[in-house]
Amino acid sequence: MEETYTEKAVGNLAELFKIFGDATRIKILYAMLDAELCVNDIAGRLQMSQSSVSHQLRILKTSKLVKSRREGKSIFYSLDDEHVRFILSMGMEHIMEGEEK
Amino acid sequence: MEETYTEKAVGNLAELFKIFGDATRIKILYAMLDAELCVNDIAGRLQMSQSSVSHQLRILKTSKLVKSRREGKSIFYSLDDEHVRFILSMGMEHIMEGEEK
DNA sequence: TTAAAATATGAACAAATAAACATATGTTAA
DNA sequence: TTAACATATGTTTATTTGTTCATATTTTAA
Repeated sequence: MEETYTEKAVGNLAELFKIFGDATRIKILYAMLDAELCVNDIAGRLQMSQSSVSHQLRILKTSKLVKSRREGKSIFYSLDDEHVRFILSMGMEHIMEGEEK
Repeated sequence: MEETYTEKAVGNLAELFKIFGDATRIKILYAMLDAELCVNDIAGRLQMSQSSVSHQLRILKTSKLVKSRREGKSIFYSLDDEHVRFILSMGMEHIMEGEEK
């Protein structure tokens, strides 16, 4: 019973959470909670440059937090699976609980 | 319906996930999943320096992921609440799901 | 109170990374 | 094919951060 995980799994897990550990990406994810959005939509809403948003979307997509779909000139992004929602809400609950104390 | 969150909440949430975004801290948290541990225990198990573990434990404690209890010369650390377990397991599920594809 | 054990803290350094800027790629319509 | 729109990709820079080393606290036992 040395370890219940592999070195690789721990590394991947840390990498995953690192993705959530940036306010810009959290905002992007929140924006997509109930709507599919294209890059320009996001850049407009969050007052960010197109380049910056695109860079972050690539990171989000690589780690499977977000998926994309092309429609003409635009590419629509949305949350990839339900884990993303759960992780976000668990995190938010933890934050809020801390506020009360 | 501009935003469903405050700037501050997003910042706090990102800070929280940033804590999970480090392999060393993940290992420390995993080690405490089913046992209260003191600094030296952790340092020994994870082959880390005492100083490094202590620094990380302070970070974990500050963000309320871990709590401590003194017993003589030792200080025992354990997970602070259930959210920590949920967040870890959701993350792990996401990782595992990605493996299958 | 002095020594030893356990833990914490401060400073310095190297590695990781987000944003900005410039440019490239891909898609549609004329 | 060409122009214009939408998105992606390099590169550089400034900031953040984990570890190490040295040192400081705190607690217990002699």
